[in-house]
Amino acid sequence: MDTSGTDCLHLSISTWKKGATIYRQGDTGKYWYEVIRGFVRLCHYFGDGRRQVSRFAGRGDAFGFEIGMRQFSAEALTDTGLVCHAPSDDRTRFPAPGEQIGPHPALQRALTSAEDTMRLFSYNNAVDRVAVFLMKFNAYGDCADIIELPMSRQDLADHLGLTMHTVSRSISDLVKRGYFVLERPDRLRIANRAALERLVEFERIGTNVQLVA
Amino acid sequence: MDTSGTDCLHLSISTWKKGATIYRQGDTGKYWYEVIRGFVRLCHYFGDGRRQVSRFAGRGDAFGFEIGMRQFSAEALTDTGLVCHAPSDDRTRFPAPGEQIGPHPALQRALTSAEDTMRLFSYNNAVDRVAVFLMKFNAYGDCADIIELPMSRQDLADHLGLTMHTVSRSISDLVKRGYFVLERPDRLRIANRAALERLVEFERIGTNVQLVA
DNA sequence: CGGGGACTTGATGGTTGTCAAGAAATGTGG
DNA sequence: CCACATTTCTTGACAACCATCAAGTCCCCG
Repeated sequence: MDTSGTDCLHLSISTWKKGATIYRQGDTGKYWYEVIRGFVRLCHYFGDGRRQVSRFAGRGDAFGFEIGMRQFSAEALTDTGLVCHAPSDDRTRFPAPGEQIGPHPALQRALTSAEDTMRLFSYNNAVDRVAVFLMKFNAYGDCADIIELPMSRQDLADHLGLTMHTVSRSISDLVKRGYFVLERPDRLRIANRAALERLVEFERIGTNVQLVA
Repeated sequence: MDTSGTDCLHLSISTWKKGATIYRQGDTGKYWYEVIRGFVRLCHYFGDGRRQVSRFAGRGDAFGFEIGMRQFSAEALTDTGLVCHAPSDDRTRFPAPGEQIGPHPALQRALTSAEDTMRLFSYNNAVDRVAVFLMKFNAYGDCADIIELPMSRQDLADHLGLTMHTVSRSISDLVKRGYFVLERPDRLRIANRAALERLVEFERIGTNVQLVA
């Protein structure tokens, strides 16, 4: 990919092997990154061994806005390509289609993504949480009905506030109910899209409003 | 509060009564806000009646960065004073002490706050979640050992992914164990700070690092 | 004093975490 | 290419925790 000569923007592109650590929690952050290829796991380690996977960043997502000490570790789930940006740079290399102009689009999208993730926790049951996550994650794939998971069950568990076992059971349950076919542990095919979209439908915003103070 | 004449910055300050709705999910957003007094509840309503309280914004916190349609409703928990900012404005009226310069500090703090909240979900039990929340919320108070809660148990429940009953039981449990004294339902006094800080200690970042790829 | 809303608490059942074992997938060395 | 070792994933049994249902208490306000 030749990035020089197209305009005056200097881009530094780096590639990372699967499993590589891009930066560690506690490091001093100097740049923020944008994913152009692959997937990055952003996670926070606690002193008692717990781990929180705060999000998975794929093509077009940005991360690493912390000023000073990194709050998360950034780890490559697959072979990954990144663009490195200076803190003051608020351009994004891959703006979402139809995106409107606003303050620092990349940072804003990161906030939206975090808020999106938080909404998963409004489901009090494991199966819904897993199903909604899978459907959201589907947006990253090329093929409409295939969900390729670059992360392990434990990663999912640490993201969704569940145990690995419950994640596994939830997926098995969704398969038994005919929503998905498990082609491989890391590869699901959507088998009943209508039923799944019914599950996820309340995720849409603005459609169902209400309520008094 | 006289804001004119100090510099050339034009500020529009608004005040809201307890219970007022500042904006609604689904509205078209034009401004972002900064809290100078009181507390705001930011929540997302789902079509099936669930509600997610994504965060509580207090003095110095900013909210409402969504471009286009609001993803959340903003509701005043107490009588509240706000500064209204244009989207392009990245100044903050009350920068946190010692805060470093970076891209859009207010937006960044909102992201940090969201990520902070997400960490609560790495606790799989209700008592820890409630205790950690209370200790974090303590930072808003004037008095070191008193925690005044402007929100209801139901608000806490919708924030922490629990039911009102479990929140209530958790607080009762923390009181029985001698961590807090319940002076009023909305007013806790810290009775055993050492034990509580032991509970929260793993929240600190960078101190306990770890782990191979 | 009486009413209504918020909070607390008890009893019970369902869901999830824990512990344990087994199956499937992946990697390694012959 | 196959046998074996290792890791990841799945599944079962049980216990712990939380949601639900229900009742009762406290507090605020008229």
